Amino acid sequence: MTTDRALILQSDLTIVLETNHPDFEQMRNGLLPFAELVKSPEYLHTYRVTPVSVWNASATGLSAVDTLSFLSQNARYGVPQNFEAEIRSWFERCGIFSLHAEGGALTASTLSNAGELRLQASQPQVLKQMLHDPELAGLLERTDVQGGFAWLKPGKRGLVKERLIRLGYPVEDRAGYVDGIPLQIDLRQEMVSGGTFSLRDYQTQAIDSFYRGGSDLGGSGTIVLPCGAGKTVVGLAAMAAVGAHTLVLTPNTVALHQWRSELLDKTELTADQIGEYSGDAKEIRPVTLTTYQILTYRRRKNEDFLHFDLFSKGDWGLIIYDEVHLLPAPVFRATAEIQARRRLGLTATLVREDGKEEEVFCLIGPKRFDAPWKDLERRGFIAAVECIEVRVPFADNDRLEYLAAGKRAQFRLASENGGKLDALEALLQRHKGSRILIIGHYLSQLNELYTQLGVPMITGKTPNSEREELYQAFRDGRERVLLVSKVGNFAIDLPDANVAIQISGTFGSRQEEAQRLGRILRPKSDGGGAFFYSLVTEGTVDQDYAEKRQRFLTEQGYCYAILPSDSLLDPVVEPPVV
DNA sequence: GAGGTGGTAA
DNA sequence: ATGCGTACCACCTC
Repeated sequence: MTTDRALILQSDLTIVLETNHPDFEQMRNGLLPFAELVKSPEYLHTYRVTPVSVWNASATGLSAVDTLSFLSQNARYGVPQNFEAEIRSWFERCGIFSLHAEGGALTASTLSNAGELRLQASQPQVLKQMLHDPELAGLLERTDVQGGFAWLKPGKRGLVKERLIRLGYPVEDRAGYVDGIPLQIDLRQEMVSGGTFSLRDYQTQAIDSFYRGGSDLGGSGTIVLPCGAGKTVVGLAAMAAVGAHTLVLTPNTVALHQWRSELLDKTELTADQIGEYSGDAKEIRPVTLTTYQILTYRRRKNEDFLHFDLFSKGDWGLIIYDEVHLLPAPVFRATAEIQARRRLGLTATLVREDGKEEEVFCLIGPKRFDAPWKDLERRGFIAAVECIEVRVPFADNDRLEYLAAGKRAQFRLASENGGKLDALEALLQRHKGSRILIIGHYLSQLNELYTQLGVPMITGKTPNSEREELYQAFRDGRERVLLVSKVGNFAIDLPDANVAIQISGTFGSRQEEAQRLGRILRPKSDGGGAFFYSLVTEGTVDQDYAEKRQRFLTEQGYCYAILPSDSLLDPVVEPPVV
């Protein structure tokens, strides 16, 4: 007996996939490059094909023919006629508009001159049509409608591309990039920290797809890789490929220092070639590491950014945006204004509750590479994680207070449920000897645990030097348990943490949940697995929000086991071997 | 400490 | 149904 084909294509450009179909994983990986997941309840996942998702597909080298043959081979009821027509037309649209530098190569001085960038339409009537959009028209200096040409006002390269993609026409940006000051960056084969170093196949693939051998087809784009899969290494390899002065933007200074140690460990660059431009230091060197915060620092709203000229102070050949899902934020996005330089965006969690994740592709460049988390887990590149939601009941009087409270207060009361302490202690007992991170949202709750448990704590108030000292102690094994606030959400690299316990979170933030799980994904030296616990107050809004937070990870194939907290105290439960 | 920024909700 | 300014809690630079 043959199984039904897995995909159901609907004429509204959605695709339905049954999660218990034998080909589920293969289908998911096949869809991922050209469709976005819109809904993922337990049994039926819905994907949608959009102009942006097709643009991403086209940027990774996929064609309409590839896409349609995959679909027709796996569609249970065939490919609806309009489905095929739309996909064809969207792929065609990707080639209609292109952007060129007038009179050859782009130089730094070209950037300020009007009319130096030419928008070209292979179908002049489409340009004519688009010119009816006043916003687009306002970005153009002059037009030649018959010829299908338009010349941009200075500094509008990014905005023109963003507007046209909104109108459904991605622009192939072939204006090229300023090369920047050359700098030889070689990757080491022997790491300073010991052991040999080489790129993994998916890292090489990601870089090839980003750089395209230096042709004007590549050079800007977004690479999505799970936490712990070596995103920084991909950044280093991009720097080596481009071979020029580089600016790296990170979310905070701890991440900045990690970039520096990775650079020193895995490239031939020396300490004097690497500069730190942060709250503490204002160095500008061939490779300069900085933060989104300082670039957009200003005394008052609506005033100028005081450090923004860092972009023009160096002749950068590459700008790397670490944790690029932060970029669509209203102020941080200003750091993407610089369109004439090669740009690489890196992230593990391209999800935002405000739905602006797609803007990353307009601001930086299309998605060049994306790896399913479970694929890398299967190949042993990231640790296998067991996710467990622990349901903690309320004490009777707490429940009464909860029931009387308003919605917002309810969330806080349930998050800070005192009963979580007992569950936490039971978990610490259960994983005695493991490296455990306890992550929470509310400072009051963390402070309470700090006094109760007597383990070190890191919050926003902790000075950077002290943070790094504690992280180091944790790495060395001198400290085995660490309490962290939201500072722990990003980019901290704790190689041998194998247990993370979340005691509270930010409402329904999928991004946060995934970043927190990411803290324990780096493969363990003993090849062992990891545990992610989420402590949730039973039968409250805490439980509802927890379910929402888990969605990104469940889409990636993670599965949360549910455990009543009283079973943690049960002595017959075998402690997991770690 | 002041005053800015981010993410999220309602 | 959706967009937009506001509230809340935490973090960053000076």
